[in-house]
Amino acid sequence: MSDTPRPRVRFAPSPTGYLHVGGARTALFNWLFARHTGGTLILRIEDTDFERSSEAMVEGILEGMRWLGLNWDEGPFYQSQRLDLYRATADRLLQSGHAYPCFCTKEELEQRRKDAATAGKPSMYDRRCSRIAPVDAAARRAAGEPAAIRFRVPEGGITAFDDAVVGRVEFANSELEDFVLLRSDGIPTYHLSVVADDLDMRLTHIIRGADHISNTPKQVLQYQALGAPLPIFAHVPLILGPDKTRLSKRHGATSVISYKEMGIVPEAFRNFLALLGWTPGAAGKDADGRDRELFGSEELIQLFSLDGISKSNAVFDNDKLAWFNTEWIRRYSARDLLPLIEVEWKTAALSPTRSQADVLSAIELLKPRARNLTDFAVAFRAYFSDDFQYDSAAVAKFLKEPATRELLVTLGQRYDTADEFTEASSEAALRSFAEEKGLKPGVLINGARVALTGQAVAPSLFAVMLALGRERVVRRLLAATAIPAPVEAAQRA
RNA sequence: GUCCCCGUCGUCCAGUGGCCUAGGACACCGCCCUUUCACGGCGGUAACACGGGUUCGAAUCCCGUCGGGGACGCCA
Repeated sequence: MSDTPRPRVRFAPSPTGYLHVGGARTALFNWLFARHTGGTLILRIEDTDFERSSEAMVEGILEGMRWLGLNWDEGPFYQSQRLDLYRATADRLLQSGHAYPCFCTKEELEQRRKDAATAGKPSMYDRRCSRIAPVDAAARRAAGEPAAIRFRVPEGGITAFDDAVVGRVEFANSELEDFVLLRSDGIPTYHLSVVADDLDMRLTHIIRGADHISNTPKQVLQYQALGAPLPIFAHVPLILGPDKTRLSKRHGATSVISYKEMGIVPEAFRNFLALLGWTPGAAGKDADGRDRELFGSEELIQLFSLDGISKSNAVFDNDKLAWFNTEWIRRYSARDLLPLIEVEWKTAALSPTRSQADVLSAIELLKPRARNLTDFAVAFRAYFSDDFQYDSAAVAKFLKEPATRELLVTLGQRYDTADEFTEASSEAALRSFAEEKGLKPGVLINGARVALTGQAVAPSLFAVMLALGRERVVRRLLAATAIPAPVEAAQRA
């Protein structure tokens, strides 16, 4: 009989830095949950810390979300523009006796904390202002004395909630301090603004990082004081670096956008992130019981559920990300890949002189071997430009012998005058030439590969020749004797 | 230090009392394919943190220890 309300969830970053990996995954999970359930995703910017928040950071976060393809339904709402709501909420708490003004100054509190630390005592607020008679407190405030508003935590008992990921979590109220709701300048703290907003925005599920678990009882207490039902909390385990500490700048790239810049394709990053701390369970296995793992956004949406979220923290594994990236690049059509590659070319100051059809077929050929998008501008440069470098190690391995180079020049001459130039004809020509000279074809094949592409690694040589075109092939083979000799270090390697 | 959470191969996960001589994926190592490198195919190394219980039976339940992480702000 109950028409269950459509879920309403939110992603609520604070704009004090770019969208980082952990935040991105929180956003992704909220998005997947909203899309799976037909619910609503709200974007809320938690910018009540004016010191550290900036509009540039907001733009950085939005850019990261757009890159990952995470769209939202309502917002962005800015907490800095909703101060009235928080003050009104604080007032309600004050009126009902669940909160009280505190006249202690920041300096006094800091000093007391310091003293407690040296004495080896817990540094909780001693609640001295909670004992001030309400009339006296009102008088002092009326006289203009600055005061913060603190929540009055019950003396005894426990505060608990049922988390969708970790289960029931309980805190003794004696462990909770009378936290500040409103600073003395009238700006709310996080504790107040989240609850006021989550309530006002009628959120049904709070999906966020596990680092918020210990904040949750403070929020639960406010829900109870305001007579509001609790949302469902789902605390997602944290993402760790290889050393198992919380992922941070120390571990290298933490901003989502830096992965874009490293040549990661968004599908790969999203797929990787989704599987970090979540599994689709049996639905993610194929008929043989193997993990499938390669999921597009539609499939992720279809498969996602809160109970697939694991309880333990997960280590960010760059190798696995790289694997997802190669797999997703292979799944792209050359046409869809082109715009992404063009970005790489632009940063590498490369502008292909070839026709678009040639470019597309070269991309098609190279795609299976690409680890990331930057490969198309660096390792694969010779396919798109005549201005490329010869890999020293490759030259050392296959073009060390002057005789080999001479043969390649002759081969180039033959291609130049051949009747036709197809994959089959170029192969036949090379093989018969090798036979004439009493050589293994491999010597010429390997040498030609380096002369043509500058690399030891490439697709099938004759496919490469076709992709390059006869004119280029001939020109590069004729120039084989001019290829710089390998440097010493490369020779040793 | 106090409180909270977590603890299966190097990593991500499967596993909810017998199907587990613990399964998959990534990584790694062999072999095959092969003109290189990938891809693909086949195979391999590798884990239930430890100690007590409960039970006919424990990776699975309980307790303790140890280990890791998180939170302890008029930051979010």
